[in-house]
Amino acid sequence: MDLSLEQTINNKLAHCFEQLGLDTRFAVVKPSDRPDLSDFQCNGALALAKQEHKNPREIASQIAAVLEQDADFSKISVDGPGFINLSVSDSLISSVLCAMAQDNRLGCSRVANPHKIILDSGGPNVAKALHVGHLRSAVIGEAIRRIEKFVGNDIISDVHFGDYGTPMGMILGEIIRQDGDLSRTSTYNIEQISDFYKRANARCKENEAEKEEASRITAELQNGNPEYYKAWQHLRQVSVDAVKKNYDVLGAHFDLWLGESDAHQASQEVIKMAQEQGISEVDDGATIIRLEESNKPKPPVILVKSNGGIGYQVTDIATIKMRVDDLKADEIIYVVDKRQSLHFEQVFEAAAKLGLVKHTKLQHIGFGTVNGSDGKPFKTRDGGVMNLEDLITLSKDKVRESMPEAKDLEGFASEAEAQKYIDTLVEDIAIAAIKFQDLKNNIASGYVFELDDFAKFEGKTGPYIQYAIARINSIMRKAQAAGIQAGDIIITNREERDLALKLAQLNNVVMRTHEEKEPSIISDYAYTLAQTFSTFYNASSIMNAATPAEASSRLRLASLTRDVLKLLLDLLGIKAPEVMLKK
RNA sequence: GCGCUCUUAGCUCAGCAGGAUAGAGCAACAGCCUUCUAAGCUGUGGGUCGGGCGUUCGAAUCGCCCAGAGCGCGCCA
Repeated sequence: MDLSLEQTINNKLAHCFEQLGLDTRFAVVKPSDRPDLSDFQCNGALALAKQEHKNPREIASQIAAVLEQDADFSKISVDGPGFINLSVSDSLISSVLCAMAQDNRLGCSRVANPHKIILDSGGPNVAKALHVGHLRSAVIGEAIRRIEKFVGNDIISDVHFGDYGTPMGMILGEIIRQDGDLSRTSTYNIEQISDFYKRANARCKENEAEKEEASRITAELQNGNPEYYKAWQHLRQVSVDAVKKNYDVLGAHFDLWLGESDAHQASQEVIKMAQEQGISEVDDGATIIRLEESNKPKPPVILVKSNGGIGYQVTDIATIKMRVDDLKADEIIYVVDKRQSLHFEQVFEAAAKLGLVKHTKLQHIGFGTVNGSDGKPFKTRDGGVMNLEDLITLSKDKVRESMPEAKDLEGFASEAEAQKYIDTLVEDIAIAAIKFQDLKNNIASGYVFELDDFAKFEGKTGPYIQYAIARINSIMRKAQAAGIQAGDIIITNREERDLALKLAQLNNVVMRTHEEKEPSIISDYAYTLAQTFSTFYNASSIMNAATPAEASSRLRLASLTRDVLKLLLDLLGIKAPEVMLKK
């Protein structure tokens, strides 16, 4: 038997459509828009009627008549213009949930043909601390990585470090200006390097000559100047170490720590390929590939700048080549700011022109910017970008306000240990708040980041879901102490039934999230499931149930809810603490 | 100028392979802790789905036009 309720019904429907000689493409149900009328609805008769120029109600009635014979449906009706409303029997729901509870994947399916996917979702830069702009790619990327892995794909994440562009020349130039040479570079730590970059950035904005100098140094670095290269290696290493720490706190994992510089050799090959294939040309001293013959006018891809340096477009093309040739990628997914969409269109088109991606699917998942309440990209009060660490500290401070003091905590060997416990909890909750705040939004739309909202963790938030899990954990501890075991599910009231039906949606939700690469589908479901549980929790006591069988059944529902919520949070990269402490 | 995206409740957003009464959260208001963690639950109010025309039995959803907003457009990444 199929573990998904919706799929089970679809199969029954398809069988019925076949029997009636109807197009089975329309044999699909969805959770009903009218829960007062049914559990599921099928709009297939309406679509069929349009296609076949027949009366929709007549077709719907035919289908309903056949389905009537199936005892798994408790109620079937044809309503309105031709909706088929279906309610399922409690025993069907119960058997689906029991099967879920016994399955170590909670009834979730895997993809039929696993792909090798390379995920490009980092994009941090040398000398720059991670700021809120890096939050989305890290958080969304991590969720996609976990989801794709869960459905059975082989996914490898690459941070794609920004380590070979003009900022490198800017920093080196600034160090030379201040120190006279690069001899002291290897002594600098991340703060110092970051300061050099900030100063360099400011100066290059004002001073055209220094900007050109930076560009020249970059080109020399790329072309093998040993002095520059040695200094650069240090800058890169220190930056990687710093950024790794930031990603660790966020729980973002990268399998590969490659960067633009690692594509240097391949970039030369790509440039050569383009020249040999005759698709590049020299224009204004730069080597370019024109894309203008395509349906939409696009600027050309610049392979080699007029000063001999290579741009990030050729680097990205070369990276594609490496990922296809060396890593055997079937699919490459870029989780990058949507403002880069033209760039990716150019790069993808150029890669296709070069014949690099005959069997590889390239996809840019562009996300919207994190904005302030003015609708513009988020800035701090003094106008700078807010760095990630400050944001996390802010969120932690708010969480800490609702936490008890370490000295008031019982059951710990020492106050220091209690403090450590609280600190971990605070971090898990604070990070959950930040990540969920991001993941609850559609990827493509930007969102307004309300600092004030950090004062609260109510409503559609990560902590709300964590709280639901913590409550279930608490019930389960109590039930165990009282000797209550989870048993078969028997439905005795509305709240139990709603929760059961909600739980049965899991597989569909996960598969849809995978197909659409849209983690907010999971966030939304996790939230409504937690909400449905809370309603159930208030209405149906487990410890004080009317009968032992009822208590067992409710405990099963609660424990399954916990497992599903934990899985969902895990797929989003959010931790689920065992308890939620309160003052 | 060209291109892309967007406009849904006071605010922030879902919904958009057309379908039955457009949904959440926040904010507002009214209730619920001697019973499984009140970071919770229940209820109320609040919407000409930017405007217009069209396709359709049926449009927030599809097409066209208009208005407004944002973003991007060869040597930054």
